[in-house]
Amino acid sequence: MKDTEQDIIDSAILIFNEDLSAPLEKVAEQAQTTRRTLHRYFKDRKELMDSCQKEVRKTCHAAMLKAYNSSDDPMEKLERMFYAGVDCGTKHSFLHKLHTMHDHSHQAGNEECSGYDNTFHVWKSHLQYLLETGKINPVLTLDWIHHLHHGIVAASIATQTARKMPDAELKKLAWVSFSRAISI
Amino acid sequence: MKDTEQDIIDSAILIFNEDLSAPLEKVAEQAQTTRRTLHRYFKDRKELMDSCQKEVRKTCHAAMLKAYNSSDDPMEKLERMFYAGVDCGTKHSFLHKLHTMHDHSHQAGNEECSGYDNTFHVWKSHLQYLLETGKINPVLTLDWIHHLHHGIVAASIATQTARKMPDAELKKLAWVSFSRAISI
DNA sequence: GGGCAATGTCTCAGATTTGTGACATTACCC
DNA sequence: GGGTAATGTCACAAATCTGAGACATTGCCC
Repeated sequence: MKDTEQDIIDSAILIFNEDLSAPLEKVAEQAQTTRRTLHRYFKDRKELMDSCQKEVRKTCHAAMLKAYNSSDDPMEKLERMFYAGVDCGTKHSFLHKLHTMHDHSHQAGNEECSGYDNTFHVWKSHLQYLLETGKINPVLTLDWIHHLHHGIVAASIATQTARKMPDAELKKLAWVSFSRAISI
Repeated sequence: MKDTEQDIIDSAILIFNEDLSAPLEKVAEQAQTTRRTLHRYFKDRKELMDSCQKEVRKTCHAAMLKAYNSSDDPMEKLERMFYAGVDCGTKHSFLHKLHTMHDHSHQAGNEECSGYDNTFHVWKSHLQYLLETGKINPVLTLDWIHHLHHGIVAASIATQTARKMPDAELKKLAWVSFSRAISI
């Protein structure tokens, strides 16, 4: 019981995250299928890329929202959202990468961009709240903490893929680091 | 007074860091020159890539060593090395990326890999020392802190390129975050 | 201005990547 | 077994990328 289309999308996210212009052969290989099959599901590179964008936005957005609503304690909300980021793994990184690329000019008018902004709106407004209520080091800016969040999530994923330790333990470690980094 | 060869290498590092398989046209464009000129300095893609690797290793290695020797205080050594990482910017990220890629099998036998290991050997052994002497949260592992270091440096660079604040101020902020993240 | 080195323009052949058609193979349901 | 949907194999043309030759242009030193 396997979903080829989903496998291809997941593989593409994995590959494109490391190498945006990688040949589609690599994606097919990662998905353990052939380029021919890939093209049966996606007309061309652009369509595949669009599906990837949609996928990462959908997944991350849902995970963020769920995490946000999973607790009443403000700091715990942040913790859950942090774990959500790690759980989304490569998708989380890819989404962020696409919108912080050197040539990418971020604009609210673009649908992709507003989707991205929307995904992290919950996180950002909550962080703004934590800053205002003095739960977080006021020296730090919202933008810095946002990048920091992504940086530490990326570090978690890198450590995971290197299989240095169990996922649950690592997540906890990463959260310890992040929470201390932004604490008063 | 400009050094075309160096411009091309720097541009290549910038481009390849984001898109490893980007066409050489993009690199030339970034260097404000043409593909033809690029090929006058570098026989082919491989040769350019090799030059990039050599460049990042050389630059980062020198910066790390200099930072390490610029202070006697153990914690200050770490701080200086952190700043060195931020100053090396994209080069630092690129070096790390090349050796933590999904397909890249890291092996000491390879010259590139031993060069990479060598570059961060100073940092790692110093961190080991800080861990053993109880200057750093003993819950954290060396490998985790290594990835964390790279993650926060990457976040700094991302924030820099977004021009959110002056470099010096940002570096300080980033260090505050990093030092707290690993503190007891 | 003459000479010279560096670079740009135009061109092109070869290599690689891409998208698709035709048909074989496999897996599974009835 | 027959039918069918999904996938694999092979083939191929179009598009793109790559590397290099031929020659024009630019900038600079004397």
